[in-house]
Amino acid sequence: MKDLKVIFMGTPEFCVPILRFIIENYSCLAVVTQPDKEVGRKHEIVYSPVKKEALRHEIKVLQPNKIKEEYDDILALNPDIIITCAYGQIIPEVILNAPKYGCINVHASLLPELRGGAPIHKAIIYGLKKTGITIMYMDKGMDTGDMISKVSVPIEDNDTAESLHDKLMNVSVPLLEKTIPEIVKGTNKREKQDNSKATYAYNVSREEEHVDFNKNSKEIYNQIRGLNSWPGAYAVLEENNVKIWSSKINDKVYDAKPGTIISVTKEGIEVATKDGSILITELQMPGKRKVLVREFINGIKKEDFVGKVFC
RNA sequence: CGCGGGAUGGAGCAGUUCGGUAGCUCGUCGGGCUCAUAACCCGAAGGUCGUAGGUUCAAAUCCUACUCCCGCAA
Repeated sequence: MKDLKVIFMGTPEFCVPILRFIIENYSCLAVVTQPDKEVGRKHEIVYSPVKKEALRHEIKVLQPNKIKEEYDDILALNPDIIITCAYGQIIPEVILNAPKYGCINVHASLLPELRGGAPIHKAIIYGLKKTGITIMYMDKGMDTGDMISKVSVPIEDNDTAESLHDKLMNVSVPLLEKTIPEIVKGTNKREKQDNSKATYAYNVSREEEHVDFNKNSKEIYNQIRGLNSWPGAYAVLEENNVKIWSSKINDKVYDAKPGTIISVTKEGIEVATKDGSILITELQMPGKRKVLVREFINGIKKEDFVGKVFC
């Protein structure tokens, strides 16, 4: 197994453990990751987590701007298998067809559900009770290839995108550890996806980060925890974008316009929704850092906030 | 050189316009009340006001440079 020649393609933190596993157990020829991006206010150049990990192990790093056009270096390495996970670009068929064991992808959902770039966030936002990891052969479509193996993970009511991210990350390596030898031996399963059951999890848009209090409490609660700890849900209060990081569903129902602040206590900021109310327990004002409401109320006049309306 | 906000006891903030005794809400510690308490009452400790210079009799406050944090936009 140690001589299996692998190229790994991935970008975010989520797939770093997979890269680490490949480096430790196989012959990692190279890592392909997204180009360095200028990030933040100062245009600092930030390496992707995968690139950092690869550099730490002195693995060759390739960063094509458009892998659709710049694939010769990858083919020249003549890998036995290409393993991808959250790479971020569509991989051309000329690459998919090159390795003898093919190109496999580790996707963070139970396909054919949640095809796309944000399966972890959307699993929570949509209120699913379980999700998982699917290892699949890649084809030219987006997460449409034949499935090889899966592992299911339950979603708890208090899971956030972050906690679920970590849970899925932790089960992805054991699944890969089991699946790769099967692929090499040729004993793996190969199951077609039922396209009629496909759902999609496109990247989170700015609009999807905005909390609409005209929705039900449960939907809002799922949205807030599904966007924690990145990128965060927000609502507008007097032209300020207020990030809402954590909330609780409140049983009380008020006769108030959705979005209206009912009360402000150390328990949280009670806000009316379509079918009841929720309690905001952690928030962030623009220019400030994330704070628990319990801390936030020490520096404000509570009565100034009651009656104001989030929109 | 993309736009903007911020840094003040352990936490969240006010004070900066117009220089002149370090303030609020919490937390912590001690004491009290209470069957009891996360509630209430009394008291205490805790801050070179982000850093470095400058102006001034006097700087949290005015001037200059820098560091770090954050929202938006990419």
